[in-house]
Order: sequence, then C-alpha cells, then structure tokens
Amino acid sequence: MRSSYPNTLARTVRSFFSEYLTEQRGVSRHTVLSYRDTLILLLRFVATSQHHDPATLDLTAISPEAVLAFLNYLEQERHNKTSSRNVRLAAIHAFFRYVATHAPERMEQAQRILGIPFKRTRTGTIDYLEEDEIRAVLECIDRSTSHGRRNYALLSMLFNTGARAQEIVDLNACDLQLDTPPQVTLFGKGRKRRICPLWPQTAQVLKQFSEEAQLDMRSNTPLFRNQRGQRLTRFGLGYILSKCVQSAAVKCPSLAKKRLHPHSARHSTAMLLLKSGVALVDISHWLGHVSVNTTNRYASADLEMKRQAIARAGALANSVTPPRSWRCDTSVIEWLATL
DNA sequence: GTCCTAACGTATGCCTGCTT
DNA sequence: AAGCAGGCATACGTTAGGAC
Repeated sequence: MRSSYPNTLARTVRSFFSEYLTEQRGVSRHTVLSYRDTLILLLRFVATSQHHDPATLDLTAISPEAVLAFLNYLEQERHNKTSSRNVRLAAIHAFFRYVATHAPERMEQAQRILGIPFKRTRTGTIDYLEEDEIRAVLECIDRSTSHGRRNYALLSMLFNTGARAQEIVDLNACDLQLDTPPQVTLFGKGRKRRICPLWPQTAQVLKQFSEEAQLDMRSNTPLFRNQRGQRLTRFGLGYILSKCVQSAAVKCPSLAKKRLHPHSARHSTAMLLLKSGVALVDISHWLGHVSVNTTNRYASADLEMKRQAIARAGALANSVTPPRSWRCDTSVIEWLATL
C-alpha cells in the first residue's frame, strides 16, 4: 500500500514551496524564485526526455541519472557556466533534503542525488571605475531638469556608498540623516543593517534633492522614484547608469571600453577607498561585508586587472541561443510559475 | 523615451565543518 | 584555535517584450 496517489511529486513540490521554504525555513524571496526556476527546468527536461506526460510525472522519475542528465544538458546544450550548473544543483539538493525527511520511502533515491557533487569554479576579474571616470559620469548629467537632478543624486549616492543596487532602490527617506554626521542606513544582503557615512558633497546633493522632491524625512516613502512615481527598481537603476556612462564616454573615452553595471560602482568605491589608504576593516564595514576576507579580494584586484588585460587579448566570446523545442506544460509547472 | 516584468544566466558572500 | 574551502543562499546582469 504505497500508492503515490494523488501524485507524490506534485504534492511534495507544493508543500516544499508553500510550507517548508517560506514558513519553516523563512528563506528570502530570491531563493524561492531561484528554486522555482530550477524545478520548472528540471521537470520539463525529465518529462520530455522520458517521453512522459508531465501531468502524471512521479517522484521516481527524478532519478539520480535523470538529474545528472539534466546537469549535463545545462552545460552541453544550454551552454551554461559551471556557476549556473551549481546553482541548479544547490536547488535540487535542497528539494531532495526535504524529500528525504518527508518521504522516507524515497530515502535512497534522495541520498544518491545529494551525493552528486558541485563542480569547481574559477573566480574572474573585478572591474571598476577610476576616480576621474566616476567624476566624468557624474558631471555629464544634465542637472537643469528635475529628472537629471534625481539621476545626479541617485548616482552620487551609489558611488559614495558603494551599495548594492537593491540596497539603493530600497532606500526610504527616513534612512537618510543629513545633519552632521551625514549618513545613510542600508539594509543589505542577508537582511543585515548597516550605517554608511556620506561625503559632505553627497549630503549636500541629497539635501537639495530631498527638498525639491518635498520628501518627509521621517516617513518611509521611497527615496528614489521613477517617472510614474513608483519606487525605482534595480532594472531602472541599471538603465539610468548605462545611459549616463554612455553619454560620459563621449568626453571620457576610457569609459567606452568598459562594461559597467551598478555593481561596478561597488567595486569602484572599494578601490577608491583602498587607494586613499582606508583600512580594509573599515572598507568592510562600509560595504557591509561580514568578513574582511571578502574585502581582501579587492586588494589584489589592481594587480589582477593588469594581468587579465594581457590575457584577454585573444579571447572571443560567442553566445549561442539554445533551442527551446522541449517546452511543455504541466499543472505542477503551471503552479510553480505562479510563485 | 523611460522604465518595468519575466525568464534565464551568473556572481557574491555567509556559514559550517574540516584541516592544520 | 585559526585558517580555509565547499556548500549554499541570495544577490546581480542581460535580454526580450511591453506599458505608459
């Protein structure tokens, strides 16, 4: 009497997401979305490769061999990097740890999947802006419009704090303290809170900006809004930065060669502080790193940059879009997509 | 033109447990 | 005890398509 009615897989997937991850583990939404994407990809792959009706797919179909084939498919056919493969595997492990405790009859299967190892990865280079390049980006912003003044305040904040994109757009008016000492409270990765000092010049810019925007500095109204009056998103921030860099490149040609995104600002601030002789421990606090070891990576970045520049000479990047012919839908997959 | 959502891909950085 | 690396959670980047 071990009927898997009504479909052990569907039931397990649902309880994994709606009860276990959110209620019991309390993981972040990013994690839920990442796991969801992985499960959707995995289930579609298994259903297609086994010529099975996705709707009646059972847990037994997700064998260790099927998981290995999936990982292989990611690398070979979708041309995923090792880090992506490992992210997918981490999600599959998390799911089968849950399976092991909630469906003991599947213990052996789960254990074998949990035994599939991660692949080694290599860490790349750290790209950043020089001080004069930062200045060029800021100075090219047309501050005669309120739109431009918002962008100026936004990017000044970004380069001053070296904050993550999400931290910047999450900022509320009340997180800002513009009296001496000027500082800003940031809520970072892993739901941690830290206070970051503001340069007097940045504080002045923000003061003008908040007065013009008529912000109530005690309220938790968004500090930076888009043109529709909603809170800016990280995509919006990326868009604004790339626009500004693009126009700054006219006067500062070295910018044209760099691929810049909001996280580059983080690296730039770290390097600026480092070159100004600020101690690593203090930069750690500034950036919101728990461990100085993390920050220490920047210390070797300068040297590494030069080394990589030489190595890059003949490198060719080719991106191939993989076929998506195996797409198909099932009720579990549909449900996952609603998360 | 300005930005958002969705989907997919990839990098970052904390924690834990092992090694030295 | 300290240092380190692996495992994992959680962030960021890119692109297509679309709303305003």
